[in-house]
Amino acid sequence: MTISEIARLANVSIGTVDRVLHKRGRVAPDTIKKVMTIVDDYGYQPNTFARNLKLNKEYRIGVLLPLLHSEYGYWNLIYDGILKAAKELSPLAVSISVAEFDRSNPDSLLENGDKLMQEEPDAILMAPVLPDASRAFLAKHPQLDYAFIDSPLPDMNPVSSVVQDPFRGGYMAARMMHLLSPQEGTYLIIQTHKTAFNSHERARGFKSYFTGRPGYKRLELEMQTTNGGEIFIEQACREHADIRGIFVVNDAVHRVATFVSLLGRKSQTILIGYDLIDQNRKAMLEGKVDCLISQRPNFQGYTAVYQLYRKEMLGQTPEKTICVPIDIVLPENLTDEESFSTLPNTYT
Amino acid sequence: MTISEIARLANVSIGTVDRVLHKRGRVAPDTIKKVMTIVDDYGYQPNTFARNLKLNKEYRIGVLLPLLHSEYGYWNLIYDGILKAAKELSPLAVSISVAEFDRSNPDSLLENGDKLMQEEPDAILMAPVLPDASRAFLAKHPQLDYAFIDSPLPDMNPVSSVVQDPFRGGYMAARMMHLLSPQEGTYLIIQTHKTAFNSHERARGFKSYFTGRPGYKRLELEMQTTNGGEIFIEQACREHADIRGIFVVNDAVHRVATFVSLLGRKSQTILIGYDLIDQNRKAMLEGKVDCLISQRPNFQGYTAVYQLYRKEMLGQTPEKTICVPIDIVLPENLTDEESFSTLPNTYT
DNA sequence: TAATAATGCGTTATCGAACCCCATATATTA
DNA sequence: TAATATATGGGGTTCGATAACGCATTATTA
Repeated sequence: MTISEIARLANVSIGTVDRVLHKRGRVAPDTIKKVMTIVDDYGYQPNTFARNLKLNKEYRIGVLLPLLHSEYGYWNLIYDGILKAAKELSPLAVSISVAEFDRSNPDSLLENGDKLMQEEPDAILMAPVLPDASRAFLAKHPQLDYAFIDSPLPDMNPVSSVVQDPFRGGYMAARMMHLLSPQEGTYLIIQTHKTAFNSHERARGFKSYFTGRPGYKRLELEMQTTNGGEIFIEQACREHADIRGIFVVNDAVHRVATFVSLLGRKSQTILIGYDLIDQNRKAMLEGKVDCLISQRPNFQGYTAVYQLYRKEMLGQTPEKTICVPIDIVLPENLTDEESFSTLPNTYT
Repeated sequence: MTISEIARLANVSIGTVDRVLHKRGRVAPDTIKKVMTIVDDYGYQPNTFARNLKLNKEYRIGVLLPLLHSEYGYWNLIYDGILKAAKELSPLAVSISVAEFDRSNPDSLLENGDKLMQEEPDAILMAPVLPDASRAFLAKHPQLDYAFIDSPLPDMNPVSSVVQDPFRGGYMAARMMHLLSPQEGTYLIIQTHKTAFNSHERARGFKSYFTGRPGYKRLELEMQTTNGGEIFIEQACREHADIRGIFVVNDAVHRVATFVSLLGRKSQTILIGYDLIDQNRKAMLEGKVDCLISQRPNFQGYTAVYQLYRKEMLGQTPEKTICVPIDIVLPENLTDEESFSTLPNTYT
């Protein structure tokens, strides 16, 4: 079904059909009805190739993420996925512009968001780790489509949110902790961004697993990037001889792991953390980390880009929420690379 | 960079540029060189929209899979992923044709493959579970692009293979078995297609984990679809009082699980199997299955379709091998739906 | 009533690539 | 030398959607 076929069937010109389809007015009500009937009956879908050829427009996605080169490699994994999608979609006139912000400074989000808007993006892909600033930024551009990754932002209307249930992730981590170190004792929970939704929920999920198991105690600890959080860990280990495991709610687990190994307490301590960043991969291979929960960060970035593209370029309506499965990574299923790249050819 | 820009820069007509690009001859050697220099310098890429609009051709992918409505729901999950990709890509002129074959009958693959070829597909997406017949089929159509899912086919040259390492999967299953049931004893390994590459390798991986752990014994059992494999399980349970766990190398684990529960032996037996088909999901929720390994079947089908599309329509070079991570599914991270199950609701 | 505005609908150029036809220019042969 | 063959390149059309433009016809206002 093409516009000219519709025009022929309706005994009007293609210009009229076009005016009906785009609601540009100047068409008699009867003619509109006649055309729309045919459109509906035949299920007309505009030809994507013709449409985009004529419009001849780049679709630019503005990406707004926390500092990529911070010590939290997680954001780089997300960025990898975004880049991969952008590369695949570049022949389809999709491009990205990137801006970073300092997640410890809400003003930074607004400033860099404004800078990003100067590139005139058609949509925004962002991680709403700073809820208020994120809302404020989006409120300034009410017509803009946007998608969220990493965490949701309630009461907003994104094209799509690609997220993982953090409570469930923490609960899963606790289950693995229990499996890997069944003996009763104390578990240490370490956070770095205590106010962050994901961190908080993961810790809550972890604790929730052990509710009703009185033999297992939990001890919470906050560790800043800047301070020597190591001191507190050492202190906790001294004061609690029965520490069986440490759960770090984000990708910083390798730092804790290295320190625990240094203290010589690795053999009696199970370490569980988040995300397959290189340092965590390495720490796991060295036996310093026992289990990682992955939230498939590259998948998140990759998928969010595709969802925005499908909405805009193909006119499809993406799933409002894409819930990323909670991946359990143990040394036995730790592969060299994530599914986004080629693996050594073991099949010959 | 467009054809006409190249033409302008080279002081020739667009017709000449076109003849150079398509090597259709009738161009002076000097002109060819002049044009190609510009093409290379500016990195000319043909406009996908213009190209496909003009060619106005459907890209049809022929899908050749084992019977979808057999009791092995795994193939349906793969098919779901293929369908999802096909729906997303339908506005980009991609379509699929499906044929099924009986994996117990190699001739059936050839017959249904021939039937599929009558639809004149531009590429084939198949599961080479019958290596010889698959080779024979592909040999009949030497010019055809193809991709493999489920398992690889050595010495072939597919556009892409989307597979999981079955040895490693079996090894992982053993590790989980060991974690969930640490006590020494006997483990039962149940296969249904003993000759199948994946089955065999998974069993081998499982056994390999326990090599060097003399306290753990393995007992292998073959169970056909047709016979009452249950008899053998019952017999094995009678003869071996120390059976701690059962590993089923494919999605049939729910059958075994149901039977073990019926025998009243579930509480002392850990059950591990493959894939998130509905019955297994249900069995896990009911506590009849303890752990599942997922090979992300919908991802496999989905990705393979996209790889073929990217090669043909976008001229991209896909990864030769895409290795699917080994997913561990426990009741705690069993979600209601896979991330691939929800479809855009606009598609008609 | 004349001037002007509003309405309805058809025509046409455009996007970039593909491909065919035809007009020259040059080479070859009778 | 003239006729014919061949090499080379120019130009036009097509794919389908979009939107500007133009031309009637009718409605509204001065």
